[in-house]
Amino acid sequence: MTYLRIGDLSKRTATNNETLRFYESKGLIDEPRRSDAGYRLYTEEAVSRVNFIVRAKKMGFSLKEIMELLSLRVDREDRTCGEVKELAEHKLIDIHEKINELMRMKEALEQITEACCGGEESAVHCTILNALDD
Amino acid sequence: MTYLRIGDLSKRTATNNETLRFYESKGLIDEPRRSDAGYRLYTEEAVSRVNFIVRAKKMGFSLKEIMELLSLRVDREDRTCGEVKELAEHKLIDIHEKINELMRMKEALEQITEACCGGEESAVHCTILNALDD
DNA sequence: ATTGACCTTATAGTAAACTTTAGGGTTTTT
DNA sequence: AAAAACCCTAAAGTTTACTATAAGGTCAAT
Repeated sequence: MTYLRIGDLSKRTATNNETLRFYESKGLIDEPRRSDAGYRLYTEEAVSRVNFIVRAKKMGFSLKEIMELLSLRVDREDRTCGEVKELAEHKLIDIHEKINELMRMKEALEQITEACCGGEESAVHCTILNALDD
Repeated sequence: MTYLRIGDLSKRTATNNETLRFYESKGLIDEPRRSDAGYRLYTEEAVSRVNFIVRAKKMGFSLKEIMELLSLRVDREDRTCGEVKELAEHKLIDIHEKINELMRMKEALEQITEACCGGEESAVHCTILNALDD
């Protein structure tokens, strides 16, 4: 019987033990079973759950939003396909908005950095600074 | 002699008085001169400084990063264009990564909401859920 | 002259997302 | 068997970026 202790899980998910316990306390990851000594024993499922959280965070979702995404997974049996679809569609709108906002940021920054010499000369005429100046 | 009081400045910069005092306390804006009664008296320069901060924030820079940008701006002559560009390019890389991840998630969710029944049956077999598992 | 809109400081509060500390027990390695 | 590495809980502390509160002082208009 192979299991993961909290340190194994954190190593495999670019997190740390404290963060994992914190996520557990917030309900983002299920309470795992325990060893006789009270150590948390995780399965491979926990690895993909935590990696899901880590990925979603990188995309700019808050832990609250990640909870919603996770609830799509968690109560499968209690929800109808329609409910799940509705939630997913809401999330799609969120994602769209985030992408659009980031695209705007990206384009603004790209235009400006392209125009910038980027060289060794003094920044007196730097277009980035000028752009931010107005 | 025309001057701006804090309320005038906040109205012209989409901020508020408390935020301006907060930025001052953090060193993001200079301490302005004061009236006899102790009121802050700003010049037009403050307007552009605050607008610089507001714009940089919209581009996703943290206040700490904005401090860096401001210091680059302040001693333009001693800084190279390259330094400024490097900061902006780091931000661009961040933004790129975020967009890519969001696109992947968007595509997964889109494909799947299309394939999803959306009906009354239980969501156990719903493909959205399976897709989020990765 | 008094109301109301505006300004002041200092201090405390908020929310999110951790991180650290204190004071233990357990497992593994030497 | 002792040291090193790992785990536990509860509670307090941290960071970011504000926002609010208390207890005033000032200024313009009626």
